[in-house]
Parts: sequence; structure tokens; C-alpha cells
Amino acid sequence: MPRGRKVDSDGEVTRQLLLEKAIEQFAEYGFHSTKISDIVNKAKVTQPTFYLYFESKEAIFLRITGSFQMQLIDIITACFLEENLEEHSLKLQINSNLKSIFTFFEKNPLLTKIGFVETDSARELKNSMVKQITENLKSGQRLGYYSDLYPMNLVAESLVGSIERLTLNEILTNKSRPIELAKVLVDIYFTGIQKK
Amino acid sequence: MPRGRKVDSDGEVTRQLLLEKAIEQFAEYGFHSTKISDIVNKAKVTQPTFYLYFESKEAIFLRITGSFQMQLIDIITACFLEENLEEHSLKLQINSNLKSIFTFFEKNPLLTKIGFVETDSARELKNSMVKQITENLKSGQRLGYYSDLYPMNLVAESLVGSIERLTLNEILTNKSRPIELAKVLVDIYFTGIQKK
Amino acid sequence: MPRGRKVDSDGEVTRQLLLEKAIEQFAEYGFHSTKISDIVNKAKVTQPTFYLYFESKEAIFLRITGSFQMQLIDIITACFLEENLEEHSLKLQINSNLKSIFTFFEKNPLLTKIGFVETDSARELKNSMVKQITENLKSGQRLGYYSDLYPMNLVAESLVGSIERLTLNEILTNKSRPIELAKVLVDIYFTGIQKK
Amino acid sequence: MPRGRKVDSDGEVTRQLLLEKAIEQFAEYGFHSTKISDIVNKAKVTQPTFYLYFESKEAIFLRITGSFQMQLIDIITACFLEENLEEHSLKLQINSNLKSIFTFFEKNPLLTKIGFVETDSARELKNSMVKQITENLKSGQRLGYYSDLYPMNLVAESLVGSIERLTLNEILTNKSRPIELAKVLVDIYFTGIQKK
DNA sequence: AATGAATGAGGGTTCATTCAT
DNA sequence: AATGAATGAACCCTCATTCAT
Repeated sequence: MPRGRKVDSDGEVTRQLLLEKAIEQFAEYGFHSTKISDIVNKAKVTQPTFYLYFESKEAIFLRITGSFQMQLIDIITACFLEENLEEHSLKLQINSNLKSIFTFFEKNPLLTKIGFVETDSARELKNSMVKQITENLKSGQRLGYYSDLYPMNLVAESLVGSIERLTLNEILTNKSRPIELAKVLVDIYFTGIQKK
Repeated sequence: MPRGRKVDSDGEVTRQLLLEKAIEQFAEYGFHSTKISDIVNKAKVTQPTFYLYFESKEAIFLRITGSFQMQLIDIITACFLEENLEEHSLKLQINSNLKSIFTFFEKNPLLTKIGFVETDSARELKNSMVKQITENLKSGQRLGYYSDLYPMNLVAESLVGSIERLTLNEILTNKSRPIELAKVLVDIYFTGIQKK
Repeated sequence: MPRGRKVDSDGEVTRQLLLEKAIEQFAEYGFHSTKISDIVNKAKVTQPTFYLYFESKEAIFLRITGSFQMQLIDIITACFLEENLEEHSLKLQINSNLKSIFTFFEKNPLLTKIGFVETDSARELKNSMVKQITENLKSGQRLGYYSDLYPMNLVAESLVGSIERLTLNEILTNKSRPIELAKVLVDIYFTGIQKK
Repeated sequence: MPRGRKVDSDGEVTRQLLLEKAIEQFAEYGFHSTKISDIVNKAKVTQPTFYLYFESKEAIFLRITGSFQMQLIDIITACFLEENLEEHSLKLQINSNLKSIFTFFEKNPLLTKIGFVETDSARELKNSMVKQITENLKSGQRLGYYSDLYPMNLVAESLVGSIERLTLNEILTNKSRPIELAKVLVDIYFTGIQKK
């Protein structure tokens, strides 16, 4: 293949293509097993072209996970922090919050796999999610909406675990929709499954 | 250094030593970032010695995860399959089941990290766990102990997610004991956190 | 950014700019560690622009060292070849010659570093310098001005070595001036340092 | 070629072979143009074998230059520091010192090229050489052996330049022997070339 | 039973250079 | 006259694995 610029080539297009292919590879094989050569082969460019747009394998990975996680943090913050805690709407509100999280995951399945499920840096993110939910639950507890018997940090941990697994096995596999999962979770965590 | 058999050396001891060090490395760094050279350095033997006892890096990893996962399957099967479903003891029974699972994890923290949390092959295991729990819950539903409104496979997924996260963040960090976690989970999933 | 000719741009200006920046880089980092990208970045043009004016990295390097070395050869030839060997003025003459060489170096410090100190091609130049000085010294020897005991080629080698080192460590660092160095060298080589 | 140990292979032999070939390459092509692949090809081993014995290209280079320079420093220190300054033997002593330096270079021509002529780190070494010689000359000056008119640091610089050039062009090319060069230098620097 | 010595197979990255606009 | 975009050709280095002792 001759050197130099291809006809009708456009840097922004190539950059996006590389990002896209990188996302696919990272989602399927993870960071270590993804090779630069795979990414560029899929994008039909050569390896030096990769380095035209991204500093390193780590850099593109951080760019991908970073921007995804920032979006996710925004959503979570909006959900669990600025909540107006009124009893009659509480359940609805939480339902809606969970739904928006699941919906975000549903819209970005590959990024979710890379940036929420499998990355080390997702650990912090989930931990901060746990913290925010814990605070939220404690507020509800103080206001008398939730039973005093529960250690809310454990409840929050449990909920985040539920969200993670349902995301991985129901959302990312297209087996369930956000609306269903949000409802189930709210029902379980609010009233339990035992027949009254 | 002279070659050949060391004085007082015993093959079985070396094999166990390698297994032990491999477990430590895999638990701390994961499969990809663990190098054979790390394992043998820690065990104070040379690389060829490793291959005297294990066919490959994959082989030792499978041996480690495999035996752990077999034990875990036994425990889970015992818990959720051979259960006698009587209403008055149901909650106690499940509580006890969860406690034994968490206890198993607490006793084997490194193996749990390798074989339950971070391995791909753990996916199947957790899936089968979900299936067994689902069946169990459906039986309870048929017998009228649980509300008919819940899709039990999702409940089971949610529960497994909760277990996983609590294991990772509470058991493996020594923050909580099995008995607490079992109680919290039973309480949540049976009756919910909403104040009555 | 729009492509094509910039407003007010002038090829010759760009060529000079590239030369200048290349000289800076070559002087500071040497041939191998100087990258085309460094040169063009400093000149605020792009890489293809470089190839508009110079065929290759080697080409610009040769152009730089070549023109410098040609000037230097002229000076040296003037100094040591067309010399009129009269005893009373010999020492003065040589003093003046050395001074003009050092002055040339002082005026072109970067080029001196590139083209006299660090380049392989400077070897030939210095060798021819040695030859000319040798001939000159031999003439002086034949005319009875210098002792017959000295192998003049070695004296010439020694002198060139002295010049090189004093250039590098005194002239290029601005620690000494040409006039001092010329005097010291003439004194040493003519009469030695031993107290009479 | 099959993997694993070769018949009769010996690590120490291989290490020495690699060192030897590396020295040849570095001497001929310099650090940057010497490739690991060249070294290992010449030594008839593969690239990973190189890394069995040396951490990196830089490491082997430093090892080579380092040990050479340490030996050289020892020699120089012995020569110019512990000198007993008595007038009748001064000239002989310096002659002998220069001879041992040139002899050291003659015995290690490749190392000399790498570690004395072409390396950046040789700059410091030569500078310290200049310093020691300067001190030595100043002592001689104070004792009245040398003329007060000379700035001895410049004389020392000049001498080191002479040594360097004579080493490169006479010793390393086998054109002159240490004994000749030492004599010439002593004669020049002590009494000058002018006929009395 | 164990070691010393070596290699196959790649993986990430850099840099001078070139084509199309 | 100048740029945006791309590539060929290396180069350094790592790691699991294997042979000879």
C-alpha cells in the first residue's frame, strides 16, 4: 500500500472509527487481550495511524472509560443526591432513578461492559455509588420512611450488587428492559417477596 | 549452584508451595498480570520446576479455580436443592444457607477472589446458582410462601448480585461477618426495608 | 485549519527558519536525537513543509555542516598555507591564525558544535587541518626555526587536539576569549611551561 | 531452531560473548546505531537471551563504559594525585604517567573509543582529569618548577585535548606507540618546539 | 526432583517520509 | 507554499515454554 494520505480521508472519521473498534475489542476481550493490531486491523489503518490519534493503549482505554464514567457519575449524582424525599413519591422516584440508570446502560452496552463491569477503576465508582445510596437511605430512615433495623450501608451494597448483576445478565443480554428491572428492585427492597 | 534434587526435597511439598504462591499472585494481580516468574520466585524454585508440576499457566489456574468451584457447587447444591420447604423454618433455613456460603468465602478469601469474583468461568457458576435459587423460589411460590407478583429469575439474579458484592466488599475486607450479612439479606428479600 | 499558502508567507523565510531551528536542535541534541518533528514544531510548520525545502534529515544536516566546514576550510587554508615564513613574525603570525580560528568558532557556537566537535565528517576536516599544520611546521623546521627533534605530525595532532578541547570547553562556554587561548597555545607550543 | 538449552552451553561464556560483541558494535557504530539484534546475531543467540544477562541496551552500555571509566579513573588518580613532586624526577614521572595512560588505551582500543572518545559521560571524566592535572600543575608552579605566566587550567585543558586526539588518531590506529607519544607531549609541554 | 540456559512468538511504540488536498 | 492524514520499517522488550544437565 502506498504511503501518505488516502483519498477523501478525514481525521475525525478515523479517530471515531478507531474509538469504535477499540470499544468493541475492549468489550469483547478486555484490556490485556486487546491488541493495538486488532483495533487498527478492524479499522483498516496501520499501527502508526493509531498513535496519530491516541498516545498509547492505556490512553485510549482511559479516554473510553473516563468519559463513560463521567456521564454515569452525573446520572447517579442527579438520582441520589438531589432527591426530594417525600413519602408518597419516594417509591416512584427511586423507581424512576433506577430506570434511568438501567436505560443508560441499555443505550451503551459495550461501554457499560468496559467501564462499569470489568474495569478496576469501576470499583471506586461503585463504591461512591454505594456511599451516595447509603446517605440517601439514611435520610429516609431519619424521616421515618424506612425501618430502623437495617444497616443502610449493607443495604446499599446489596442494591448496587443487584444492579450490577441485573445489568450484566439482563440488560446487556437484552433479556429484560429497564422498566421491569426497576420495578422488581423497588418491590423487593421496599416490601420483600414474602406473601403477607 | 548444584543442580538436581535438593536435600530434603519432596515433590508434593513443592507442588503445594507453588499452588499456594500461585493463589496469592492470582488473587492480588489476576490471571494476566501474574507471571510464572513471579510465582516461582516467591516459591524460591526455578521456572522449569513449575512445569514439572503443572502443564501450563492455564492449567494451574484451572486447577485452582476448578477445585474451589467444585467445593462451592457442592455447598450451593446442598443449600438450595435438598431443602425441605416448610413455612415455619423457611426463613431460618435460607438464613443458614446464606451463612454457610458466606462462611465458605470467609474461610477462603484468596480463592474466592480468584474463583468467584474475577474469573470468567465464575459466570457459569453464578448462572447455575441463579438457576437453582430460581427453582427454589418458584417452589416456594407454588407453595404460597412468596408473592406471585415476582419474576423469580430476576429475584434470584438480584440476590446473587447482592451476595457477590457483599462478599467482595464486606467479607473479603473483613468488614462484616457472615451472620450479619445473611440476616440482612433475608430481612431485605423477605420483608423489605419500608416501615410498616 | 485552512490549507495552502499562508498570507505573507515566503518560501525563503521558511527555509531559513527551518535551518535555524535545525541548527539549534542539532547543536543541543545531536543528529540522532534530533527529530524532524522537533524541528518543524519549533519552526511552527508541518512536516511536509520540511520536505519542501530539504530532501531528508541527512540532507539538511549535510547542508548545515557542509557550508560551515567550507568556511572553516577557507580560514584554515588561509592561515596555514599561504603563510610567509619569516622568523621574526612567525610567532605573531601563528598567534593571529589561532585567534582567527577561535574567533570563527566564537561567532558560530552552534555550528561549531555541530560541524566541528560532534560530527563524524569533522574527522576528515580535522585530519586535513593536521596535514596542513604538519607541512607548515616541517617548513619551519627546514628553515631552522623549530627543533629537529620533533615528529611534526604528532605536534600537529597534539595542537589540533588542544584547539578542539579549548574550543569546546572554553570558547563554547564563554569562559575564555580567542585572544587568551591563542596566546596560551603559542606560548606552550613555542617555549613550554618549564621555568628556565 | 529448537527451544531450550543448547548442548554444552554456559551462561558465563554467553554473557562474555554478548559483552564482547556489544563492545565491537558500540565501538563501530555508537550507542544509537547499535541494535540489540546486531549484538545477538553476532553472538549467535536470540534477543531474549540478551535480556537474560542484561537488563536493557542502556544497562549493558553503562556496564561497559562504567567499568572502563572506573579503571581509567584509578589510573589517572594514581598518576596525577599521589605524585611526589621533586624537580629532578618530575619530567620522568609525567612521562611515565602519560605512558601508562596511553598504554591503557592501547590495550583497550574498543573500550577507549566507547568510553573515552564518544560517550557523553566521558565529558565529566575528562573534566575531572583536567581538574586533577590543573591542581598538579599549580603545585609545580608553587614549587617554582613551572613558569608563573601560565593559566594552568588552560594548560591542562590543552593537554587533555592533546591526549584525546593522539589517542584517537595515533593509538587507536596503531600508528604510534605510547612511549613516543608520552615523550612528544612532555617535550612540547615542558620545553616547546622552538629552536633555542 | 530440580536447575541453568535458551528460544518462539509476539506486543507496544517511534520516526522519517509520502500522498492528496 | 503549505497542510492534513497516513504508512513502511524498524526497534526494544516480555513472557510462557522447553531442552540439556
